[in-house]
Amino acid sequence: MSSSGSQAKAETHERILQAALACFKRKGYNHTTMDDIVAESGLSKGTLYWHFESKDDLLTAVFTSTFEAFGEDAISDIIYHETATEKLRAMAQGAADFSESLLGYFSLFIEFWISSERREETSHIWYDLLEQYQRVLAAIIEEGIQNGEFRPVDAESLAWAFLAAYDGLAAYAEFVPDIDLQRISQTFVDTILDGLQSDAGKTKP
Amino acid sequence: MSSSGSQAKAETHERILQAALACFKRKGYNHTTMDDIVAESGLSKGTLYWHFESKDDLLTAVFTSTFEAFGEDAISDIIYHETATEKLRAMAQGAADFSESLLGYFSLFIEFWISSERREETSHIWYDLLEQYQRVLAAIIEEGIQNGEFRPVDAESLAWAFLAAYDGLAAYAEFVPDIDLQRISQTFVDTILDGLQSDAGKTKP
Amino acid sequence: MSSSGSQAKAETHERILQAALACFKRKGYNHTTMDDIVAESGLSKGTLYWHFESKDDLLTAVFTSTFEAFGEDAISDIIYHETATEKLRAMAQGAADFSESLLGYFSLFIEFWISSERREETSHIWYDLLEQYQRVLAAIIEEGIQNGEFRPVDAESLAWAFLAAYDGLAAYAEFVPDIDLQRISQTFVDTILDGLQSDAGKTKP
Amino acid sequence: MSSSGSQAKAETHERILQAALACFKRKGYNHTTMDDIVAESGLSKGTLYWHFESKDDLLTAVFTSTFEAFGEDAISDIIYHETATEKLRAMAQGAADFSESLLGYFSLFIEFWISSERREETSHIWYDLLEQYQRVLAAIIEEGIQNGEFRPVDAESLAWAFLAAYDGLAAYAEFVPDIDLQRISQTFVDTILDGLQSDAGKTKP
DNA sequence: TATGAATGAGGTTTCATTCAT
DNA sequence: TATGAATGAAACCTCATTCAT
Repeated sequence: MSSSGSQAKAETHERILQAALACFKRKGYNHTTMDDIVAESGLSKGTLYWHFESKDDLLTAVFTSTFEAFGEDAISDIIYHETATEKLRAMAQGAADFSESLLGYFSLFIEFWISSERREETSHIWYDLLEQYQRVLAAIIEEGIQNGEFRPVDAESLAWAFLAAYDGLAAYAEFVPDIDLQRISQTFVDTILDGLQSDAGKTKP
Repeated sequence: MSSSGSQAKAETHERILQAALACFKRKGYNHTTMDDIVAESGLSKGTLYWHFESKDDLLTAVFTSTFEAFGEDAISDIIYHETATEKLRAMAQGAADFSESLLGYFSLFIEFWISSERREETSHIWYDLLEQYQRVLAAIIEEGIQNGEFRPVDAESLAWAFLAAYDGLAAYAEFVPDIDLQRISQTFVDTILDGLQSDAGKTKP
Repeated sequence: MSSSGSQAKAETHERILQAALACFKRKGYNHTTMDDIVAESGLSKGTLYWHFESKDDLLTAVFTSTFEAFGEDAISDIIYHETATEKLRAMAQGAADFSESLLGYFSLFIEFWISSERREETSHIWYDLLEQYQRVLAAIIEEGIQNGEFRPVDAESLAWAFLAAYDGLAAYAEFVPDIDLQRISQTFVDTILDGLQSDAGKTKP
Repeated sequence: MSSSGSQAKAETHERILQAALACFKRKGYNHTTMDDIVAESGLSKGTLYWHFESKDDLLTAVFTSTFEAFGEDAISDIIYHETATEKLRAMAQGAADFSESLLGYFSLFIEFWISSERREETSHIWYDLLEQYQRVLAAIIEEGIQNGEFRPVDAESLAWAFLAAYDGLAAYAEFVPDIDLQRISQTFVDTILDGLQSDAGKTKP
């Protein structure tokens, strides 16, 4: 007898999140007022505060739920590939897709980080996420080095740079018109792979 | 109230800018109040508004004056190098230094872009700046291809990815502890150059 | 949902009253929210409103039920005493005990009077109660004067002052640490009785 | 050049206090809103918060400034009297006048105590004030005992009861119509003095 | 130029009460 | 009877901006 009740609650919860996300995307976090979300959701202000403790809490929930929807199985496909080269390509494709899908959300995420009253905490969330990807990437490169696919490099460092490129591109997409992420990604990963596969260790000064 | 009036004015101006910068870096733009800046500067509220029209105006001024200090002759050194390889390395070094010096200012710049009531306008400033660098980079790569230093690649795309990596790293530096930008940059540019110099055109699928 | 429905109802009723009393004593009426009472009682908000019309109604009910428990037979013992002196002592003892038992409830009663939307009405309840005691006291003093135990005084006035002292002490008990009401009462009633029994009518200016 | 400015500030300060007091007396503390005080004072809400940190702070200031106006030289006159009897009479007169002048403020003071978020702190203010008076009273009685005016009693206890009577009467005055504080005080102090001066120590059981 | 008191629109949050289930 | 999600008026407070001195 309570199932329909708690389902209704979950629906309202979701409705608020979506209304908030819509407002945040439209006006940014700081310029969105609780009244905006009230108007967008068609609910009452009391209901917002029944479901979320504060505006900051709502922001965090929007961020978390939105972010969870992204890049969930970005990594999961990788296991299906055999060579490190193929795995790296798969990662690149995943990252490119991710960056592309981020369009419109990027500034929201940045603002989330900047505006949150728990900036440190938010930094941690991001760092944890980043580090996870960075470790997978570094492991792939390491694997390639081990099995002779790649020449020896500082896998850790290259992994950071690799990831950074995709996040940078996601940002650029917000204000560079007609940027072609897929093509850029293609060129980028080709060049990196060529570099890794070259037998020239003599490039360094 | 005497001879050096305009000099005193300039000093006050500067004092306000520095106080505002300190506050913005500490608390972000939105969380900084005019009273914070009053307290930080030791001046009065009226004086702030005598020198700057509004809080947004002050942000713009802080942004502009701070930004001017950055990356002034990042590009200028390049002409002293002869080969495209050396030029690319110089660009990488300049970008790494720039990203490193951005530490602490990065979120402010982002917030400037996000919070500004003239978001479109700001986007343009950034786009222009970015494009300028991107064109220089693409030209260098193009030059390398022309004179046989590099194998043929999509120079435009690679230039974007290259720049994006450094901006991404500048962001990471804000919340990844102990990240070594110089080392990462070194590994990155080495790998890219190896890739560009390799005679393998067979990597592409 | 069965036979003892009305008993269960009475139990819930009582449970709410006790939870409300606990909250009121802890935080005062105004600072107590219905949610506090919900938490304290372990019941639901709807149930509270099923049993009581409003927060004010609940306060009235708490006040009434609590007040009924106090000073029920404070006066009733008096008839067992023969002399006015003994009767006055008995009244003093009753008043002292009452004041002592009031500890912790005093501010609640005051707040009930102050916060009630029916302040006038509440004033009457209290006035009636007070006057009742005052009349009994005055009658005792009058009786003492009649039968020669006491010298002539303004019985009405003395009765007011006498009662006032005990109410004042009840208040003091709330914020004067280690006040000994019994001892104070003893000294007080002794002095008053000495004054009443003295044959000196020459003290007045 | 700043004297007129700071004088104007003090005037505004005072104006707010008086407006707040008027509102509090009319509606009680809890039912008074900042908007009420805005309307009553003719000032703006910002000005209220420029002068006082919070509603609670304003309440405290109103309380303090109002209380200071009361009973300032209630004690000071005492030194002009020679005998303990005369001093006690003077105290009684001062207390009666004080209680009388408290009419209309009493419930406000009580509400201040009850509603304050710093109830403990407020208790201290009152306790300190009370204890001060109690000590003076006890000293007078002690003095009377020493010089033979009074018979030996527990001066401490009697002082508490004496004070309590006047505070109780101040409360009664709020809801007992036509109570004659001066007359009651007269009868009360006469009886107490008679009791103190009587040579009968045999009253105790 | 400089000051700081004054302004008030607008923001977040609270909480007594209602009502569908 | 009981539940707890939903309501919304109303409260407190903030803060960019103005202006008399």
